[in-house]
Amino acid sequence: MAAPSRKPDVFQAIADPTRRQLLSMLGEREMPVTVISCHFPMSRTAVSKHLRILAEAGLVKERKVGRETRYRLEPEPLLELKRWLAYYERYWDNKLLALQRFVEGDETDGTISLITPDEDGTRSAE
Amino acid sequence: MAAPSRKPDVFQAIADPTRRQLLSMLGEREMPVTVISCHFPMSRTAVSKHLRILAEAGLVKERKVGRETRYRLEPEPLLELKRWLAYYERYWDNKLLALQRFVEGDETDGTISLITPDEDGTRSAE
DNA sequence: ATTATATGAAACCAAAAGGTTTCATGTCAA
DNA sequence: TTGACATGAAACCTTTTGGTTTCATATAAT
Repeated sequence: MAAPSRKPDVFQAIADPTRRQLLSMLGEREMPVTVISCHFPMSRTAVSKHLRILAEAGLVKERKVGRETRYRLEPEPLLELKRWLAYYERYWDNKLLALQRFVEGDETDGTISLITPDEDGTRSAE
Repeated sequence: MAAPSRKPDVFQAIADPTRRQLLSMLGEREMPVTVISCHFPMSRTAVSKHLRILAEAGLVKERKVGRETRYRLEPEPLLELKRWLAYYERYWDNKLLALQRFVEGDETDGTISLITPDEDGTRSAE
C-alpha cells in the first residue's frame, strides 16, 4: 500500500468542516456529485475539489456509473488517526498523569525523550 | 499566519505535522519555548506561533516561570476527536457494511439521511 | 442527429497559513 | 545599573487553500 508522494494525509483531509460533512454524508450511501453538492452552500465544482482531496487521502472511493461518478466513504485511513489518538489515551488517565508529574519532579531542561508515537503521526504506509 | 478571530478547532490544530510533533513532545514534560524550538528546523518565533494555535485550541497550557513561559500538553480537547472518530467505528466492521449495502439495494437518489454525527463534527460545547 | 445532463480541468482570485526579520518588554545575573 | 536572556508582537513575504467562472468531454434521452 505504498503511496509515498505528497498526497494529503488524513489529518489534513479532515481538517476542513466541509470535508467532514462529506464523510458523514457518504457513509450511509454512495452518491453522485450533483446530489452531494446540493447540500452545500457552494458550487458543484468546489464540492468536487473537496471530494478529490478526500479521494487522494483514501477516504472516499469513486465509481463511474453511466455519466455520473458516485462517491462513497472508505473508512480505512481513519485507522491511522485512531492509532495516533490511541497514544494520548494514556494522558486521559489523570492519576497516571499526576504520578508522572510527581516522578518528574522539578526538572526543566527537557532533553529526554520517552516513548512517543511517530514524531509527526505520519507513518509512511504499511 | 496570525490567529483569526475564530479559535482554531482541534481538527485544524492537529492538521499540521509540526504541531503534532509539538504535542508528542509536550506530553512528557513541560518545556519552555527556547528548548522546544531547538528541536525544529524553523525559528523560535515560528514555533511560538504554532504553540499559540495549540493553546487556542486548548491542546496546550502555558505557565510563566520567571522569564520563561513553559508549555505542556492538555489532552482534553482530543476527546472531541475521539468522539468524532467513534462514529466511524461502525464502518470498520466490514460485515455490517456489506449488509447495509445489501439492504440499500440499488437506490440512487441519495436524499435520505440516516443517523449521522454532528454534520461537521463540531459540537459547540460539551 | 441533436440536445440536455454530469462531470472534471483550467484559469483565476482573495484570504489564510506558515514562515521570516526586527523590535519592545520583562526578568535574571554581575 | 548594566547587560544578557526569553519571549511575544508587528510588519512583511510567499505558498497554499478554498472558492469562483468558463470550457471541454462523455453519456443519456428525444
